[in-house]
Amino acid sequence: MSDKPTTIKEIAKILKISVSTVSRALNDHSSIGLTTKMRVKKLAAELNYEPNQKAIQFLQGKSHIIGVILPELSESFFSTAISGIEDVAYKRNYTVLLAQSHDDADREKLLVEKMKTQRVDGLLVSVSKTTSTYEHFEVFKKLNIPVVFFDRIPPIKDIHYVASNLENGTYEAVNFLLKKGHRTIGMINGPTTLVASHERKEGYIKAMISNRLKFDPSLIVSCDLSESGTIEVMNTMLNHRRKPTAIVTFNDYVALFAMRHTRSLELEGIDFVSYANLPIINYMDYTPIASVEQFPYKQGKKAADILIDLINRPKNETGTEQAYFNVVVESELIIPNPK
Amino acid sequence: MSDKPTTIKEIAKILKISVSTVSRALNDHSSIGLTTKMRVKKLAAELNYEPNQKAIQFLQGKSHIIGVILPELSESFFSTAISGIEDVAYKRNYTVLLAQSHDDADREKLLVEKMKTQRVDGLLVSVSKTTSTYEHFEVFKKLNIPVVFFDRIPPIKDIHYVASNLENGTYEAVNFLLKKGHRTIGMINGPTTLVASHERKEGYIKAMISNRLKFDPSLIVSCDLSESGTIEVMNTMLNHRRKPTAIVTFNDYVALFAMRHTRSLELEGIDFVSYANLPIINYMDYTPIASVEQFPYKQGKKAADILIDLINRPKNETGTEQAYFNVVVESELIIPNPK
DNA sequence: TAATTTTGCGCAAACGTTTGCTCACTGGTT
DNA sequence: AACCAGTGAGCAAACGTTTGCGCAAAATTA
Repeated sequence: MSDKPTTIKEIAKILKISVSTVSRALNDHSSIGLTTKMRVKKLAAELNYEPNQKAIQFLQGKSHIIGVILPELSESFFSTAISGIEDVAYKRNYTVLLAQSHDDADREKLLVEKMKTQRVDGLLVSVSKTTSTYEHFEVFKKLNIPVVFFDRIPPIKDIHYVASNLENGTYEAVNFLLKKGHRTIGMINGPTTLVASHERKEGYIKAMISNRLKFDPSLIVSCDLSESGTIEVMNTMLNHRRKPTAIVTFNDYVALFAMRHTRSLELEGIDFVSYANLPIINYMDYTPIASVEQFPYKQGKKAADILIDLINRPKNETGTEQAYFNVVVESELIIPNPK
Repeated sequence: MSDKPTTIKEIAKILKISVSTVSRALNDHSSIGLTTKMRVKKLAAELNYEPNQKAIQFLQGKSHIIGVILPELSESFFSTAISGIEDVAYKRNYTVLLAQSHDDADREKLLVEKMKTQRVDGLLVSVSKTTSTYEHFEVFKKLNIPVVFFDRIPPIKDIHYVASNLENGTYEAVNFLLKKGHRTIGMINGPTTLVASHERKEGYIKAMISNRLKFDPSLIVSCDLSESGTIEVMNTMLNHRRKPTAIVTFNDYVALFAMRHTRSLELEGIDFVSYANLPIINYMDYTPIASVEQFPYKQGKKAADILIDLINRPKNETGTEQAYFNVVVESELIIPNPK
């Protein structure tokens, strides 16, 4: 017993009606009588009937699967984002095919291929750090399979994406420090090539301007984000003719390195503000006094929603005048309750 | 152009041969002449033909998808494990359908349902903390869909599982502390209901015995793993007539709480050993001096391998004499290089 | 009562691929 | 000349479901 799953055919045979009637009855089609519907549904329930998704997907040419390619699940940003993606997907009756590129461009390419052969209905991508060409995504455009990028956006035109804007979060952060009385605020920024670095800088400058303070470019330093790199720029900062009393760091790791360094120099009283990456920050003894939140869950959710909308949009008229979704999730300064 | 993907039919029509010949040619069937094969393959390549997986899956009743249900991807154990799963899956031409239970038994149940309707070929599960009934997995047994549990194993019989054995890792840990000269070693253990707690305790006892030391049960305390709970049992320990000079903690969080507490009491010189959960431990100022590693990547890999083996095993003779895979991955003490 | 509409259901095609059979050749052996 | 084995290829069924179309019976209208 309980060998092969029940099919619509068996139900039809037992009830001595046609398969089409059974199908329509189960789908509440209007042309089926109430009594027949009831009979069919009752038997279907008894037999634990479940439609064979593969057959349906095959018939309709839809897999109801969305592919997700992201760099690293062990980065909490992504593991949180995937929760948002997952939740949306499940709510809208899609399932998530997951793959990590591990920040390897070649692997990413391969995964994109896999996604294609699996015939996903749509693709969600956060590109790897090492990806420098983007043709492998073009294929999907040709196949009319929507692709939505999130967080790590490739520098090309005509794409859908969801990203966070760090400018206003940074603005808030610097403003917060200024309100606290700081007048000399340093910033350990990332590589200047990153959009994210640029946004941070802009936010910093805007905050200074709106407070009618003059902006000193030498207080913003670039860093490779490693521990040694951080220590190096920290030393530069500390030897600056205007020694900062507060520092905004590129991320929590940099903040950690920097704070550790100041403690090793037995310097006290520098306030740090960082960008939220690590949940573990809650368990630390020394933490930044505030943090710019990027809402990864929300970003994932939004991206998935857009993707599924795109999948289900009415067939566009032969490709002309495509609209591209470019959503920006605003970042926000989070100030923890002081213990 | 590039509208719908190429099908085998179109190739057949162009070449004026039958679909079956095309199919066989592409699959290198022996009954097709070499010249025909070449012609077919050439054209297929030109047309960017790719077999429609959905059709094949439907035909063969196989989805080549394995479902993975685990509690929390933000726990590094799981995000590492999934990498192992993923790698195996991709190597063996399966794809991974991911879902998180967020340690919610109801959600887990729902996800299991989803996996069933998606007709996954197999299921990999690490059960949620709150799961107390296990019938929802029984369905799969009936459907002959293999289920492999990993790390968090339900306390029921006749299941496949991969888990880590913490006993020997704990043994090594305690041994290590003894070699370092400690004679009074405390252990902050988890709830006694957990298998994992039991294994830790056993390892502890074995180490003591093999060093011809007598085991003092009062040095092992149970804890709910919260911060307040940890502080409480730490106080008990510190007031013990034999104050421990080293403590083995249930996990890194507990270690963190405990270490923070001792520092707040300005106690120095207690050595801590923990179990590896947090990569971030590398960034901390105060860390355990050693850690028991559970090899999540390896566990995930192993579990996925077993699952796929099960999926592809020859049809077992009407269910009799099923063998169950119970694989134990040994844990291991990792002693970081002193800085 | 006849003509028309509505209601309820069945027939059969279609989706893309695989595979068991069948069949027509070709070449070689009696 | 008759037979057989082997080779190469086609026919058609099958997988489970949806859906356009058609058709009969029942209900409504004239």
